Amino acid sequence: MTYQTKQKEMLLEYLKASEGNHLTAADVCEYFKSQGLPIGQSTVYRRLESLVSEGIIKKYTIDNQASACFEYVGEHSHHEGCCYHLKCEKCGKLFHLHCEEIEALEDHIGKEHEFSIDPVRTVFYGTCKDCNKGGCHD
Amino acid sequence: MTYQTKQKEMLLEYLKASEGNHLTAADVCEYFKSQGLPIGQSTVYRRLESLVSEGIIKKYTIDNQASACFEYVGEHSHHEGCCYHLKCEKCGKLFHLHCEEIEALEDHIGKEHEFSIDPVRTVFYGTCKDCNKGGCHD
DNA sequence: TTGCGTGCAAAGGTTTTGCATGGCA
DNA sequence: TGCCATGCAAAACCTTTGCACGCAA
Repeated sequence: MTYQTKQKEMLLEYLKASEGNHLTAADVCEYFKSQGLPIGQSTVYRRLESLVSEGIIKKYTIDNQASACFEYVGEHSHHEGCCYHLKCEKCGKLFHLHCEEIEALEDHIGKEHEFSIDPVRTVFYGTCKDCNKGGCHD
Repeated sequence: MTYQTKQKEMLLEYLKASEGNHLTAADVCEYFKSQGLPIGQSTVYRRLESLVSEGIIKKYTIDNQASACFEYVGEHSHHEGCCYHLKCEKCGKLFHLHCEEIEALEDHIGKEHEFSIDPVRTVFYGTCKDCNKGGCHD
């Protein structure tokens, strides 16, 4: 049995509105505090953790980042090929990547190399468009 | 200017000997302590961090694991034609991947998404053949 | 009313930092 | 002899846990 509470509702709404961004637990806490509707940090962690296990949000860690990031991925998980990340080594920006080609590669590696890729954990490192132009110094 | 110290040397030697395994800072500390040649933990962290920035070892985090893992990836720096890595999150094994499909993807991402992938730094995380069979428990 | 959810505070674990000392060049 | 590297301890962080109270059903 689970109860519907105001905190659960607010949290999910915020995460949904932030789709496409990655948030840390601290970000979430700060947001609600700034709204004058603080949610206890233990509640935030507990709720986040259960949403992860329900598959509604994803949890991941990026190198050089101390705390975990969470990201809304939807309440009805579409097909698995969700979202990969591209991380720029120069400016540190994180980009999202959805494309058929990568799903094809995922499939190829699964079949030919017998390795199941975990899209959530996999990050492509490299240099983004702006930094390739030499103009980015973040 | 940097000095060559016994700690640096021992640490690098140990990491190199552990190629293919993932080690936490705590693992490293324990190892040297068990050898009767303890290295202070702050030194371990500092040294590990600088090796990461030199590209000699790689740092990453596995889901559900509190502490970061480090892994030797070689002192051979960036040279073309090198391969991508597949890292099993369950058993920790590291696999090498050479294939046309991934080069095609690299090309695609470069052209269509304007992002230059760095093959050396990019690691695909997932589950290997053996662990997919359910027989692997680290 | 029942018992899950919440919030606070404290605990637990990992990583970083300050500072005096050690040791390489 | 300079000065970087080290080690210890403490601080800083992030996350989890214990417990009493609040609140949905």
